[in-house]
Amino acid sequence: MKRKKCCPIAQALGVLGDKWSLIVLRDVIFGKKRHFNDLLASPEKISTNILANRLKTLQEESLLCCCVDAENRRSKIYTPTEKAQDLVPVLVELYKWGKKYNDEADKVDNPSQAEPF
Amino acid sequence: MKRKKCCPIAQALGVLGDKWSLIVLRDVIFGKKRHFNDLLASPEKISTNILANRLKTLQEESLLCCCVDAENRRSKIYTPTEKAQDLVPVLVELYKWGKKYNDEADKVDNPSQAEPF
DNA sequence: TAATTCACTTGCAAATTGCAAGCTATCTGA
DNA sequence: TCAGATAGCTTGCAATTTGCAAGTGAATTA
Repeated sequence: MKRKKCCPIAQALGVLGDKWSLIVLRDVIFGKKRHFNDLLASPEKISTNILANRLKTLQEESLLCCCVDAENRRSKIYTPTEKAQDLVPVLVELYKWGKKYNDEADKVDNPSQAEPF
Repeated sequence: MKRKKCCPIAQALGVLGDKWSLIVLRDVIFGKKRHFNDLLASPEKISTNILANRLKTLQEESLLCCCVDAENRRSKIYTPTEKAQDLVPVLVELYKWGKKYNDEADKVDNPSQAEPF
């Protein structure tokens, strides 16, 4: 995927268009997770090598910054940049869409959970 | 990536979290492209096997529907469903984010294009 | 009826993903 | 002080996905 001189949507997807980047950002932004092991513990079960790789590329893309925890020097703290915070509207719209259409799927699979008329 | 009983963002990314799905939807929704060859012609250069695969999965996910062109029976017409149209806010937010941060990158790479001051 | 077009399909190499195990530096408890 | 435990990775390898090029078959046009 080319990053330059193309549609902004394609540019955005060049950074975010994979299974894991937005999951990691969701956890850092909304879940306020700051440590490698916190991020590993998400229900989506990212594996360690993939997480390490995403943390690296998200830093290269200036979406996360990383510093050593002053109180525990073996621990690193990952924090979202402003560029990452600016993805909140994207995540919110994805959330709304996912909720709308998965709730519908749940109703089909389990009609007892459907709203009564 | 599990699809059930997880965060709506993860559910959405289970369908859309790859390099190409949202590009195809962008072209169908905003570009009003309706034919295989129209979609192939996008500047991102999707290859034929990947496009065929995405069209198949997007139909399975009820994001596109497909019918034979009555006026040219070798041609198929792909149209976005309401579920796909509901992704417009996601695409708009991705567009805004991509534009904001790629324009900044352009300024760094080519300062002559930067806004004065 | 021969060439062209449309929407794919196939083959194969390269890249990415996912799982399990291991590794290194730091820290904690006895 | 020193044997675990812990945090954050790295490595190896198999499986899946991607990407390129070439080919296919039905419908259409010249």
